[in-house]
Amino acid sequence: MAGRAAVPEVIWARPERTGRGPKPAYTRADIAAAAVRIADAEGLDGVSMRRVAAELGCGTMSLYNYVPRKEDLYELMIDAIGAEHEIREPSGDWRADMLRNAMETRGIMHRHTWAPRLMSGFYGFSPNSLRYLEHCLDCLEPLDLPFATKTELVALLNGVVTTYTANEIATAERTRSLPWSEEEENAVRIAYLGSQVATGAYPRLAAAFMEQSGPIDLEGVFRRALERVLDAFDPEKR
Amino acid sequence: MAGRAAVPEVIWARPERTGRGPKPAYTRADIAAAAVRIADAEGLDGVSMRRVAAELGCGTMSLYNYVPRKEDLYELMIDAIGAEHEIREPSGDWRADMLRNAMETRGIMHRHTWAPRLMSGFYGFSPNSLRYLEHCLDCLEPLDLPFATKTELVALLNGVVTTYTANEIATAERTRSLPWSEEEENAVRIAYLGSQVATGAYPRLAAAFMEQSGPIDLEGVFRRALERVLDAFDPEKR
DNA sequence: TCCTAGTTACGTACAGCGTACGTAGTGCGC
DNA sequence: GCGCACTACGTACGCTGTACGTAACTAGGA
Repeated sequence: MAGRAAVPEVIWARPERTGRGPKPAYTRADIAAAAVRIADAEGLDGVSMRRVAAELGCGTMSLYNYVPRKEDLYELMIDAIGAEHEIREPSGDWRADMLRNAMETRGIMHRHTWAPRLMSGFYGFSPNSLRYLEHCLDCLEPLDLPFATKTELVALLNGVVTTYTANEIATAERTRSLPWSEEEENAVRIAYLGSQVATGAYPRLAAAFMEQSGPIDLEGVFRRALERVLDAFDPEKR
Repeated sequence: MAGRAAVPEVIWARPERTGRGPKPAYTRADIAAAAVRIADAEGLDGVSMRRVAAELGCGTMSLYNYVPRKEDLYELMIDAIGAEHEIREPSGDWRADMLRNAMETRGIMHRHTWAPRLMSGFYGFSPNSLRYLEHCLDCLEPLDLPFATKTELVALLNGVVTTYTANEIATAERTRSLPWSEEEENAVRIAYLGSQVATGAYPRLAAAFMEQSGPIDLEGVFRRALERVLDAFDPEKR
């Protein structure tokens, strides 16, 4: 009985409510929704236990009855936005379906720009994550590969989506931030990069720098990356 | 003069020291090394401005002369471990070289397990990052593609390395953590996943679950992912 | 039916965080 | 040699996650 952590490792393993005692005033969904609302409006740093409790209208420490650690609150948030995935019947064209899934994930992250920060770094087993994974496997049914490989495809694709979308969001926020205008900001960056490149220490970087003209088409970069990853698993392309 | 942020957006654009006044007692390298030492020993959460200042042997607020924001301290740390990349003459085999680079990055992250948390989420322009990027472009010289595409290759590869290594580290730390043994921990997870799968809501997931036997070979998964990404850019494989 | 054990609710308190601000001392450039 | 830009750093503020203790409540077993 002693020396054991009282709290289960993962929140999804603990039941949402137990029989005894007063009825809980809130559901996990309530709490997740409140946290997501705050994060959307004020950024992830606005999400504190106190702030969420206030949003719900209860005392700070009451929240700990539902969410043993803040980390678990983050898990609830990820699960909550996972519900925004629209699961529809696979078309039979696995590439098209997976591309659609990826673009949808990107859309969700653009709606909740704090999401990549929470997503990158760990693998989720929340109900909606499992649901989404199941759906992906469904879409991949026409593809003749072992399940293990399909899972690897989904993982790789999700990783790329998260990484790239995180970069898009970071770029957008950098652009929108502070007193600088986009032109000035870019000018500062270019000036710095240019000054580095001009030292002659990075000849190939300099060449790449010269070659590029105009702003980068981030969505294009994203789509190309997706296509490449899909190519890598496509038997017809090998 | 008014209404402008006094601090440059990126720390690399501000010179390390200016002529006037007393000589700074520490270099950026000193500070970065101290922070890295703490993070290696006590984890990233151990890295606070106070703690780093103490490690250096100066007052907390003195640190702010060198590092305007904590975020910049993180940048210094990333740059510092970037120095561990061993830049060697390209062999002429771009695939082998890039594979080596990727494995080396993975090694660095395994030595500094806090690194993925800092790396995922933004694009660095630190001196050592530029040096590494230049080196990658050097390795890719034999590959007949425009620079823009090569840069995309490097970015995609780096993203995959970070994502996968982060997952490896998270898995390892989960295993090593708390009073549970690895067997118990896995048992708990499997039991939870199994219980979900047993609901019948995830038939394909269940099939994937059944198909797999024994522990996952994470390094194998990683290497296969790398090969696939490289394939996707290899003209001879298309 | 009542009792009690397991819950919920939540106020207080603590240690720690990033950092704004003010002051004192130092040494280069004019 | 003067002044100013810089370094150094103590104090203080508002914030964080959360341990702990107490009071109210209710479902299950006797």
